[in-house]
Amino acid sequence: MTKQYCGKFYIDKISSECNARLGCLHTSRGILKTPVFMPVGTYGTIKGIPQCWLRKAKVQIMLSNSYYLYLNPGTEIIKKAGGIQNFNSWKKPMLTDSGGFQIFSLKKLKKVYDNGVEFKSPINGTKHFFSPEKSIIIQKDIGADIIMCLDECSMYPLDYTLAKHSMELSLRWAKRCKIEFNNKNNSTLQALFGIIQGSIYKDLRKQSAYAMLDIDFDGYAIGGLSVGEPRCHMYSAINAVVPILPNNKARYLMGIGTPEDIWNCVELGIDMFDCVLPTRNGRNGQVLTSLGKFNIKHSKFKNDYSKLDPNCNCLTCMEYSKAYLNYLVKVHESLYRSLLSLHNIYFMMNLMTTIRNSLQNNTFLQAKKKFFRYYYALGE
RNA sequence: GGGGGUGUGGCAGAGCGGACUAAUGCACCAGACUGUAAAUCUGGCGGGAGGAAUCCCUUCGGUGGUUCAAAUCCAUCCGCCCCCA
Repeated sequence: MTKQYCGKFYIDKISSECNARLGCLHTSRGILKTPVFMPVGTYGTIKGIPQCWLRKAKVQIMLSNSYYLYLNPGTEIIKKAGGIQNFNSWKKPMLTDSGGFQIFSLKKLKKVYDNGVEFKSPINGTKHFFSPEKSIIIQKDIGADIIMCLDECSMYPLDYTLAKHSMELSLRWAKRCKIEFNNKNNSTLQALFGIIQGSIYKDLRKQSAYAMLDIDFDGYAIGGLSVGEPRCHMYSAINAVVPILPNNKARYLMGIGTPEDIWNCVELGIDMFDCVLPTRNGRNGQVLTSLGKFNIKHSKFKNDYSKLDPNCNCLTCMEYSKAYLNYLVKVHESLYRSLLSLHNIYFMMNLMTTIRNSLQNNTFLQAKKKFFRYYYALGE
């Protein structure tokens, strides 16, 4: 892969029925087929799942977090190892988040200034200042293929004036990120994505999108959604932005989502997704299946020797029954957390394959309808 | 034979005259989780009625007392434990 292709997005097909698109995103470690789902490995590892399992699940790209990797083990260790993909032995494409989400999630452990954000480490309370430039330098050191601008992932609800200020702050930071990204030593083959903010306000979202386009990024993310707002606001924010975005750049909806959200947002024209849901919920016992979701800890599975999902061929489904997994939960054997996380990741990968195939065959809406006919079969 | 201790909800274990259907933990039953402070968190957990505040009935080994009031005090019976002989 030469630098000129890095971060480039090519459309294979645009749906005749909706805004959905089939495409591929070039990165220095491979080409991603989109729409793509990225499992989240905050600390450079998908919790409880070895990389070989992920490869088998046909995971295309792993997301990780620059703030946490910076705290531990620190960028020097990662650099010495030859970058994160060498360090964690993943070898395939990775994306790092900038630390912007921690402005949202760490609530009281942060202070936002015009110049950047001061975090208090949740590990030991030490203070760390992240300027936009520093976030980019850290992400360069970590060495993921796609890196993100530092943004302020805003709260919900947020009144219009505050949302405007927040969006403008993210915009100023985005400009500084781009400058730093283009700065010397830019020998790494990385792509930089800008993040569109503006809370639930369509005009702010549009302003943000236009301004991000002016800066010119390799791809455009939509951030600050699914932070507690009603779904209709999320969809309308996406709808406000998508028509503005160029066809030849990848669109990444950050932090989404559920199978429902993914179908709907692909339909609206999104190419990339990430979400902790399949792994976090898997660790908490929730299983995603083609016939709906359920929690394996319920005693009704005690005597159920069937597999989690009759339509799944993951390692978990090939080898273990619901009864056995329920038993592992009851005896607190942590293996179930790995097995369920793996299954849920398989489910998401299968979901994305189904979506891509349907786009290839021009049957997207039909496939979506069929998916939900079965997905709601358990009577959610 | 002598002396001492103990018995509390499915289990462990607080409480030792009124605020006790009885702390807490486990177990059990639900629910939540969307760029991971998450191997997490929240609720319920004697029975019945109600949407709910709430109301009725039944509970701290058994029985009988004392008291306005008893898981808590007394008597007695039953069970278990420890020490001495």
